[in-house]
Amino acid sequence: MAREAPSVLVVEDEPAQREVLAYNLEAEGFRVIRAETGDEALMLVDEETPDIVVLDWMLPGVSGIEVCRQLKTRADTRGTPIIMLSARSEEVDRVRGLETGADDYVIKPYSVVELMARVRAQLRRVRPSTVGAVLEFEDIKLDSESHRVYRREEVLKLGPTEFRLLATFMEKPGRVWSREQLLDRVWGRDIYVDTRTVDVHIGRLRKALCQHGGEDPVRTVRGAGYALG
Amino acid sequence: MAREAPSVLVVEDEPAQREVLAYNLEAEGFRVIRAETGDEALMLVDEETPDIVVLDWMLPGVSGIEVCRQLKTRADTRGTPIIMLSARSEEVDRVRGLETGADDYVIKPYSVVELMARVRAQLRRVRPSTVGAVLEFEDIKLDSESHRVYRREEVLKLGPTEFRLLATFMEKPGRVWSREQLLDRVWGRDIYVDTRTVDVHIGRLRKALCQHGGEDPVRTVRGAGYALG
DNA sequence: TGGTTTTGTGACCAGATTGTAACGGCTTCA
DNA sequence: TGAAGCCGTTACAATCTGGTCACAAAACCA
Repeated sequence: MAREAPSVLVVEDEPAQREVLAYNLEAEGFRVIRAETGDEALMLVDEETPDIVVLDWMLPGVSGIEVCRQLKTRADTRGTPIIMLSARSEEVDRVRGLETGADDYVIKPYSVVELMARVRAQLRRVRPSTVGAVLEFEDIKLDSESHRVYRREEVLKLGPTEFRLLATFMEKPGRVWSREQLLDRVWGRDIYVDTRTVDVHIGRLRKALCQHGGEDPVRTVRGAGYALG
Repeated sequence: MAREAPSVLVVEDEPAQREVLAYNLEAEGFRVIRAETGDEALMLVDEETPDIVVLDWMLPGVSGIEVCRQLKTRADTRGTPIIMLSARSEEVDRVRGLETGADDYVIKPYSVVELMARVRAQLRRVRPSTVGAVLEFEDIKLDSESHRVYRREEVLKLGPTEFRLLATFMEKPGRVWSREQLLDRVWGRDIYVDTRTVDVHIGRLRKALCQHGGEDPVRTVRGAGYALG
């Protein structure tokens, strides 16, 4: 089954650079959404829900850092990978130091091949769980389009993090995910969060899944992590 | 718990070069095994079963090329990727190196970053198949992805250490592992535990494997160690 | 056969791992 | 703006696991 092309939001104010990037991404089969300013970027994220954002850190108006921070704070966009572009390596260090939570950093001038590779790497990391499909496991049904989860016809109420956690599990039922892998997938790459937080959210997910009765479908694998079924 | 770090066997007689390489690999999270000569390399491949070999072309004694040829001839080591290092840049050598069966070929002086990238590339190429695979031996089935062990359709219950122990055995059924090798593999390199601990865990593994009946598949090799089958 | 070495295993306790309630800080939404 | 909801951390309890020891059993050797 052919999959819809992943969409990339390119945020870059310098037209030449933006077009080179867009050209190459389109040549690789991505759908490209362009933004010139931070405000525009934030608006387009809402409207178009891109699969990944490539973000220049120097922007007129709302800076790239601020865009990144906002996106990584909002629960509904936190899972979208962000690749930050900056002109010098010291800047990368600074940007990192600000704990903006970007998933990857690339120094300009960058090799186009390398950037493509990084875009693909980030998509590989998160995409499967965000694909607009209906995942099913036993009596659980997860509709990533409408962001709804059903268990035996009943709609379950669960928060954004629990949702992504469950989506990750349902992508490969039975597979054991380590706490680190889950943090990487569900929370994001450069985010510092205690691994015990995963346990707490697993507990919340369990409670949510059993709110209308039924067995706990989440399996703890001691010393390894968690799995669905 | 973090996934087991991939191990790299570095074969290089020049101490400075060997340590630079080892330092960088360790910084990247790999476990490094060092060898100075071809003979030593061949021995360590048996003992440590590294995930990948980085091999200098010019070695005292058995040459790099010869080591490569031997490893690529033997059935049990053929799958291990080999990256050859050489000071010479002539096309001829490159061809000869690849003909011998090396999986990649890097010319000295090399960029460390590039070499790391190639190491990772080779591991990506082979690792998924061995890590995600379902190992089988007689009526025992071990699924590393779901962390489950079956014996004749029944799910076996075994702790983390027993699981790793069994996984090690099933990687190479029939192979005899010394207590030291098992400690190294299952417990970790720089951990001090009595070798008798291995015996105790072998006992626990045996009990776990027979919890639903069946023969004991673990063989004791007096004075040497243990093996599966 | 008797003595020696090696291996098997039950029991025990220390420490690690996990489940979960509670809390304070933020964000979101009406 | 206030209330409700969500998040990450922490602390504590319950549970499980791992390493050691001691002694029994088995294998080996002369």
